[in-house]
Amino acid sequence: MRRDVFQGIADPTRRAIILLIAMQAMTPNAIAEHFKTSRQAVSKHLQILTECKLLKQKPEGREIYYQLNGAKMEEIDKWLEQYKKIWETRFNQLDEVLLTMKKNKK
Amino acid sequence: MRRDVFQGIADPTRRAIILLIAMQAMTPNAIAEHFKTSRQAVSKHLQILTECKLLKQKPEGREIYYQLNGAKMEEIDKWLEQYKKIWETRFNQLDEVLLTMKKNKK
DNA sequence: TATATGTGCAATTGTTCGGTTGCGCAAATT
DNA sequence: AATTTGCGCAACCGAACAATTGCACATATA
Repeated sequence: MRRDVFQGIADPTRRAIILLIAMQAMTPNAIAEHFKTSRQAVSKHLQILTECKLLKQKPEGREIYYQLNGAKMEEIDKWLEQYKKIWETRFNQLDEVLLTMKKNKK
Repeated sequence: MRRDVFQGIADPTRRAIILLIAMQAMTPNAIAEHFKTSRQAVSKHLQILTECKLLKQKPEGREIYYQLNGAKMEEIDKWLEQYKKIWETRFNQLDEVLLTMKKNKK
């Protein structure tokens, strides 16, 4: 079962959960109140997000607080960095050049 | 059918395709050569990436060059910005405070 | 015109996903 | 001790996904 960060943020409900938790750690029931789906469905999303390390569990007696793992979010940022560098060095212009070369070769 | 940027980058093969194309616009066949899967499978990924606007098609006679759409990549970056702001303002510390308050309330 | 090439599209198949319902268990409350 | 509350887990279902195979079509080339 693939369980990486990108699959974690692929679902809109999960992104909404991340947004909620980013602002304040919450328990599954508290989170579920914000959605129309069942508590168990939310719980499944929490499980997935925890598996891909985007969330951390903080047990507090009988309750479990879920907290955002900022470090894992940075992983996405790092991935994006690659492309930022490529855009900034204007590789798009190189594309145009290559296409033109191809066109003229005919 | 959900077809947003986040689902676009959810698949590892598609991320690899994005990386290839980011450096140089390529045709489906050229792209397919880099993978062990069939040309049609790659073509499907290209279709998905095009639908969610991450790629742009540049028809060149009989061939079709696929090009990365940097603007759409920035959409992911914008999404990340939200959380960066939250981390930088150290909301995590606030979490700790809230948890401590909860703990002491008992 | 006949043929090869580059590509998209349709049908099929096995797998994963997101959701629901129901159950079980441990921690709190009475 | 009995009950309530907060959660996770398992089974199940329909939809979406990823990949394969086969075909159709348009553009080059001979």
